[in-house]
Amino acid sequence: MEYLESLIEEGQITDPSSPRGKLLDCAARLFRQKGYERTTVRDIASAVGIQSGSIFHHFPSKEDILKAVMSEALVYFIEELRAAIEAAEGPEDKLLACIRSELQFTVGDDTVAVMSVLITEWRCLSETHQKDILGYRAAYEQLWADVLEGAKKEGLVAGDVFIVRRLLAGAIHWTTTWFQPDGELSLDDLALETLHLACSARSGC
Amino acid sequence: MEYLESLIEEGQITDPSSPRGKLLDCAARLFRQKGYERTTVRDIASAVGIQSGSIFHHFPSKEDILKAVMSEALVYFIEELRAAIEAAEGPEDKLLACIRSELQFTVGDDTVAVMSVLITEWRCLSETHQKDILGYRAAYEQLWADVLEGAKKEGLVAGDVFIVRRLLAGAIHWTTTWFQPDGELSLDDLALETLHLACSARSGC
Amino acid sequence: MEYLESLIEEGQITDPSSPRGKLLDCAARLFRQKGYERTTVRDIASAVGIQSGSIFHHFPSKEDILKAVMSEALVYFIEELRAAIEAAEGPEDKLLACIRSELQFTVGDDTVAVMSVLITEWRCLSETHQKDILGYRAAYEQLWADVLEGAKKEGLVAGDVFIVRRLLAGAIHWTTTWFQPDGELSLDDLALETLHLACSARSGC
Amino acid sequence: MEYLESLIEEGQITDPSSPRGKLLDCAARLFRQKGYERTTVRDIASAVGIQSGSIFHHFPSKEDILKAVMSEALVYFIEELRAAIEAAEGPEDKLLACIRSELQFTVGDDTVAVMSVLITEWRCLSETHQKDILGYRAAYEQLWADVLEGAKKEGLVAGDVFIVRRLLAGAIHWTTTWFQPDGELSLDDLALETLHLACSARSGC
DNA sequence: TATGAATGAGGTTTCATTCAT
DNA sequence: AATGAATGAAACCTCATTCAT
Repeated sequence: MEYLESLIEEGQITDPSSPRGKLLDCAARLFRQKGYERTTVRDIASAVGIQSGSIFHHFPSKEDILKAVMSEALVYFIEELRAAIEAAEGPEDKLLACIRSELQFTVGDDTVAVMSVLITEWRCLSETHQKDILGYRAAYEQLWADVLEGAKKEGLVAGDVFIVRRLLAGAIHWTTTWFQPDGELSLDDLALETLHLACSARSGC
Repeated sequence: MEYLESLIEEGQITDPSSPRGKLLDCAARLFRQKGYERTTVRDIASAVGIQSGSIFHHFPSKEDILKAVMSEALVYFIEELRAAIEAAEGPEDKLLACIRSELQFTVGDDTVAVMSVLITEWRCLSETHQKDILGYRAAYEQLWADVLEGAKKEGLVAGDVFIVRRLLAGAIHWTTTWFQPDGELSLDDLALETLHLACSARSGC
Repeated sequence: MEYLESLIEEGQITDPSSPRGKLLDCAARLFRQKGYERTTVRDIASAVGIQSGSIFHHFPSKEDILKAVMSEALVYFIEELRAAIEAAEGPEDKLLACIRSELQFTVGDDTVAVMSVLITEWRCLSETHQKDILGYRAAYEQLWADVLEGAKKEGLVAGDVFIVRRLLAGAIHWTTTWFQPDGELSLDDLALETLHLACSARSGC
Repeated sequence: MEYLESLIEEGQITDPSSPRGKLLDCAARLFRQKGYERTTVRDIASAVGIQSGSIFHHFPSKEDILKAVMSEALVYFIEELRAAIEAAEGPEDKLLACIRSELQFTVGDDTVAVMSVLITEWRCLSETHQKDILGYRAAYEQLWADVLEGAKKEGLVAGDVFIVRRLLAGAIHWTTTWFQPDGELSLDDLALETLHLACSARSGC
């Protein structure tokens, strides 16, 4: 995780132990729990333990908090995903790494809040802010695209990789609504199950 | 579609040409477009062409509009799904009917708005109202569960049908973010693609 | 009570069995129970068993209902008081008749509602309407004034009759908050008790 | 009046020079003048010289303003009445002190508004809030009850002290509708007049 | 006369944001 | 940086009143 520190140093990710970092953390949790609109600036302030007016020394507006939560999440996810792909060998392993990573983002304790916000609160961002974030999303998806392309060349997946990615994305994101991290099904099992889904399209029943 | 009229007569679904029906229709579209919280009562009223105060002759509160959108959607989806399952013959066909129906709800012109609201605005309902709707959700899922169970007995799907249903649900719901009804990929093709996903879990790569 | 019928015939009091009369009756009860402001036109309509719009075939506005409740109450009280005074013989008996009558208006089943409204909802009337009613109030008070004047001439009451009347009025009106018609203390006993109050001012302890 | 400051320090009464204190003061005056329901939050705000939204930094709701007006009035009245009773010597003097104090609350410039609100706007409080205030009312009445009991033992008042208190309360409260502090009748005279009323019940005419 | 959907002004309350301290 | 009182626009909702049927 050494890249995390370098991202912090570069200012792309806020140090979680800093006031701003704590604020982002609390905000993400509240956004996930109650939704962006139903979370008030006062809610966030009181979760952090400051007054509502003080929020605006850290962020120019409430929406900027949401934007920061999303962009920092994406920056982190991109690095994490890149590292996981690099660490894996061979197309199948790399695809499994992608699936496992995204599942981890989606249901893992540390990241579930921000991932959830990323998926569900997109509409709350003004169009301008959406465009600002879109670049990160594209970079993230490119990592997936390359891996899927590699898997297709090996014959692991059939059909349109764009569609396969979309179906997989939906299946994975939706786990946030039902997967129990401490249930019978482990995250690794779920990743394998999802890999099978990916590999079998078009292979027939 | 004769059951639609009987549902209207029973009062379970509002006649779309009635004032209340138009109101529900506009509200659903706006909820989908802007989200429930960002849609104001005035937005809805002006979309319908009435004054904001008049809304409250039809619904006691804004939240009740959301609730009605959801419950009427579910009532309709249940009947539609039941009919599609009955019309299909054999486990594979029945499963395809389920997938095709849910895809149709998710991206079809008439239903995309309410389906989307059902998926994304659940949290905006008070707990009391959530409980009121939960019964419908359970009935809908039972139809899927029976079909998946039948498919499993035939060896069409492997693994836990609960998990398969969840993965499929995610994949299907997510189509709302990317599927273009007038694009190259037809809805029937997408349904088949999704069926292959469902049938191949555990069958290995 | 033969004058009641003649008052109805003259149009000064509404026949209680007519739609308008029932409306006034229900309104008075609701005004007493919830206060004029908190009573909605719909409340009144539903108590009567009609639709809210129909109210306005009987009264031009909500405030006119209040005004009618008050003026009809006063017309009735004036006649009732006049009759009671006439029926009594001698200054003391006449004073007791006044006290007894006003107590009866204040706590009696038939009149408690309108009397209460008369006392507590005065401010809800526009100044114009207040002036319209003031004539009745003056006529009512004149009956008291004459009786008190007679009692003073006989030495029954001492001091300023204006003040005595005010103190008595307060004492009597306030019974609405505590007197239980079916309690140990009878209305006649209470009337006597109040008479003693009236007769003893200035007589020293 | 040293206890006033200690009540402020204890937080039971708001400092009248503080923003919250001014707000309570203005609200009480408006409630008396127009009634609670007819007084809008905007009215209060503009009387204080702030924006309507700012009200809600001081009170969670309009009803809480009314509640605060009432409870602070009662806290003050209780202390004032207790002090007046203590300062008086002998049963007759103590009873006169009670009467004089309550008259003072009812018509005195500083207290007329809150006393009036206490009497006339009770119904506007939700049941929950009514219960919260009831304890204060009971404490206040206990002071009266003790004094009246003492007066009865001395033979000063005859009959049921409960009834005597009620008749007196009515007579005193009602002065708000007619007594002119700068008229011919002084408050002390009125207090004596009222004392005679109290002492003579049952003593006959 | 009665209906009941519609009106629209106005009510209380919320809340992101500002700013003097 | 932090405070917290104040802002003021805008939200949901109420309700007396109107009017076509």
